[in-house]
Amino acid sequence: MERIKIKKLLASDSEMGRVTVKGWVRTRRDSKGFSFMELNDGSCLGNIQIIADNTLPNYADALSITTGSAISVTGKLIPSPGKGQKWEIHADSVEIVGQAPEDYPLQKKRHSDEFLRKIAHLRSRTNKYGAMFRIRSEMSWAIHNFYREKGFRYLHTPIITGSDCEGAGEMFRVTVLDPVASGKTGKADYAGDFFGQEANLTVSGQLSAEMFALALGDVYTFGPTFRAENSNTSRHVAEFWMVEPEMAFCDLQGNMDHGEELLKYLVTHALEFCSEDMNLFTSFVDKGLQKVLNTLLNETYERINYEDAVDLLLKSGREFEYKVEKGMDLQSEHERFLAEEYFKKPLFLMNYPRGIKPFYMRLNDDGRTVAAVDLLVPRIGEIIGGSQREERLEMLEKRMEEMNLPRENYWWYLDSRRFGSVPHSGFGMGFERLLMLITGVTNIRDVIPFPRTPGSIDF
RNA sequence: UCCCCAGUAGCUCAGUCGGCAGAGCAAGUGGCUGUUAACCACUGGGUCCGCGGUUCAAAUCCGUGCUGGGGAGCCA
Repeated sequence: MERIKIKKLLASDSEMGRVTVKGWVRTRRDSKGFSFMELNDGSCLGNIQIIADNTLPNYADALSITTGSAISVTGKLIPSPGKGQKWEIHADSVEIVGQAPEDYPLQKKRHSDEFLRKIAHLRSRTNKYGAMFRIRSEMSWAIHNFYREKGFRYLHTPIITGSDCEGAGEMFRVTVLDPVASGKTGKADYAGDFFGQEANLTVSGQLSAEMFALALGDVYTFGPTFRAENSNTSRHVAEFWMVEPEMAFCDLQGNMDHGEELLKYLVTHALEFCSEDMNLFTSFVDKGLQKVLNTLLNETYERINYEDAVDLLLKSGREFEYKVEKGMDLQSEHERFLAEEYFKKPLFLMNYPRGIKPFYMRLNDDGRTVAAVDLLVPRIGEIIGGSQREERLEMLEKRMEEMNLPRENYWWYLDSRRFGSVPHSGFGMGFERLLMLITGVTNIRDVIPFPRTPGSIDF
C-alpha cells in the first residue's frame, strides 16, 4: 500500500479507512491491552499517535519496538478519544522495518546542543533540528522564488578558482600534488600541478557575477563558499552558503533597497510557509524572537553613513572596551550597540573609509570614502556586505595600483570596464546567518547539516 | 590565534577542608493504567578527559596536552 505522509494525515478533515505510514518511533507507552506509539516521518514537526491492540498477530514484536526504530503501520485514521491530538491511527498491522537497539543515543528528553553536535548524523531526528532543516530547505526555495519573480538569472560561478577575489581572507588550496613530496623540495611546483598554477576554493563568486550582470542584467549566485580563516566563533564556519546578487545599472541606494526587500521577503516566507516549525523557535529557543521578526518585517531599516555612526558612537557617552576611532573598522561591540540599543532595528552602514575596504568598491566624490554598505542586524551583526562597484577603468586601475594588485591577474575583470562599463552593485548575504536570525539559534554550527570548523571535519 | 570557563554513569549535573563515587532522567526487568516528556517498584551501569607531579591518601592541589563552550580578532 502506498505510503502517506504524516503531515497530510494530521491536516485531514475526515476519517480515512485504510492508510499506511512509515517513520521513526519517538516513544512507546504500553497498556495491558494495547500499546501507544508516537511516529514521526520528518514530513512535519508533529507525530501521529499509533494505537496497537494486543489482538495483533505480531503484538509481541510491537512490544519490542524501541525509541528510534523504523516501522511501517497500516490502519484506520480515526478521531482520537484521548487528549492532546486530533487524529490517531488504529493499527491493523505493525511491521518493524529497522530496529534501534537500546544504545540509540537520542532519549525522549531534551538534549544539549553541544551533545547533539557530536551526533550530527542523528540530530535531525529531534524536533528542533528537524524543524531547523525543514526551514533551511524552505528558505533555499524562497531565495530562488524571490529572484525568479524579480527576473534575476541564477548563475553558477566556479568553486575552484585561480583568482584571489579580494586579496582578503585565507583560502583553501586545491592541488593534486603530494604534500609530502613538495615538502622535500621546500617549495610548491605549481607548474606541475593540475591547473599549472595556484588554485583555491572560492571565497566569493562576486567577480564572476559582475561579468554576468553586465550581460544578463540582474543575476545571483547561491552556493557554497570557503574561508580558511582560523576563526573560532559561533558565527563562522569554513564552508558556508552565500547568496550574491549582482545588478547592472544599480547604485548604492538600489543595492540597499534590494537587501531590505530580500530580507523582508524571506522573513515573511518563513512565517507563512514554516509556521509550525517557526513556532518551535519562537516558543522554546528564543522568547524574544517574535519581536525581532516583527521588527525585521515592519521597520524601515536605518541608513547611516559610517562617519555619522562614528560621531554617534563618540557622542553616546557609552564606555566601550575598544575606543571608537575614525578611519578604523567598527568593533563588534560598536555594531551591536548601534543595532541592538541605539536604533533597535537593522541598519545599513554605508560609505566607509577607502583604506579599510577592497579595491573594487566605488570611490565616492569626496575622495575619502567608498560606496560600501553593510547591513547590521541585532545579535548576528553583519548579515550583508556589499558595495557599488567601481565601474570607471582609470579609477579601478589606480586603486589596484595602490593596493599592489597585479593587473595581469585581473585582465578580464578590467576588460569589463573597457567594454560598455555601467554602474552596478551587489552584495553577499550569509545564508547560515540568515537562518540564525530568523530562528534565534545562536551557534552557526546548528544551522548547517555538518559544520566544518578549524580542527573539525567529522561526518 | 588570544582571553575566560568547563570536562564525573547513556544524558544533565552535584561532589564541602584532599579521606569509601552520588542524584535526577535514560536503559533493563516486573507491575498498573486510553496513554501522551505516563506512573510505581526493583536491577545493572564509572579509565572522575589523557599524561606527569605533590601527598600516607587526589575527582579534588600543581604542570602539561586534548576536547568542548563563551568572548575577541577576521568576516558572511
